Amino acid sequence: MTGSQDDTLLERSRRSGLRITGQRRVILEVLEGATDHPDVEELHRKVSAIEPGVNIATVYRTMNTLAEHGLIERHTFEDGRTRFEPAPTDHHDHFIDVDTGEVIEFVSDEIERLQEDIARKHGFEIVSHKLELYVRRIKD
Amino acid sequence: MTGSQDDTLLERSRRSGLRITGQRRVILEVLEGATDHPDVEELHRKVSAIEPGVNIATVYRTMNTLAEHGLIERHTFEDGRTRFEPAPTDHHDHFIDVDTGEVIEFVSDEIERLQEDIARKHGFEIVSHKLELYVRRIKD
DNA sequence: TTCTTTGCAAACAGTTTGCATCGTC
DNA sequence: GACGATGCAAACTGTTTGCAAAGAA
Repeated sequence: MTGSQDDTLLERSRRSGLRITGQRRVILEVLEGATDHPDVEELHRKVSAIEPGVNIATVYRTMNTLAEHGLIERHTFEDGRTRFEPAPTDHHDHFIDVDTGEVIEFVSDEIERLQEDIARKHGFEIVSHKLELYVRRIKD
Repeated sequence: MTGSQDDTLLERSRRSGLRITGQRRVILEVLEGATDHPDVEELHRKVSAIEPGVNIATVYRTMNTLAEHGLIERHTFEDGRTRFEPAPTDHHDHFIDVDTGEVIEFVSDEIERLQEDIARKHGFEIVSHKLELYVRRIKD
């Protein structure tokens, strides 16, 4: 009834025909547990905490492979670093807290709709899009 | 009546207290004439065509200085490279044509308004934002 | 056994920086 | 003359790659 076990990144990777090595097992686990959108360095740090000796090049290669297979999504925010998140089934956009660097997801059907309208008015169809709101927490 | 002469990047730079060197004169000229959002390499190429011998480090430094003074705006699109545009007086967003790489500006007050709403609902105030629509021309 | 993945080090691309010199104000 | 800007080369950061060894399937 709840999210079934075989929809883990690990299982989806296996189904994509990727070989499951010890390193990948850990990387996938970390990736799945991440609530934020980690960059390669962060991932490598967390992976190393669990299993030392995993080379950062392996993390880079794994991220590229996973992205090619559509298992994760690549983001480039204003800070320049490339960040990742497990491929979302639903589309969403991002708040980026400028004070903490925290990344929060949100959805707005209204905005999605408006985007379609505007694109059409300009003679375009949307292939994909990216909306990032750089924000600050309102103190009360 | 029309846009007055002293609103050029050059004049605005002068007013910001920047020294106008030969190199900067050319860089500002190229920047002003650019309809697209050039990256440093592009700028350097165009600048070199007009006046050879300008070092690319100078272009980098000038871009940073101009950005600090709010005279140009820095963008990071999905391709990773940092790109620039003369600081727009009006805020606008971008279409990126996925086939040609062309960048087109647009505005939508409605979307701006919706963004404010959503941020407020989440307890945030917007510091800045970025909306990029990756699009394809509709053939007819 | 085959074909993929890994570690390591070297190579890259984009960008920044230290320093002596030069040029604008 | 003072101080900001430039050229050049070296340094740095993030990312990729060649190759031989290790390991999944």
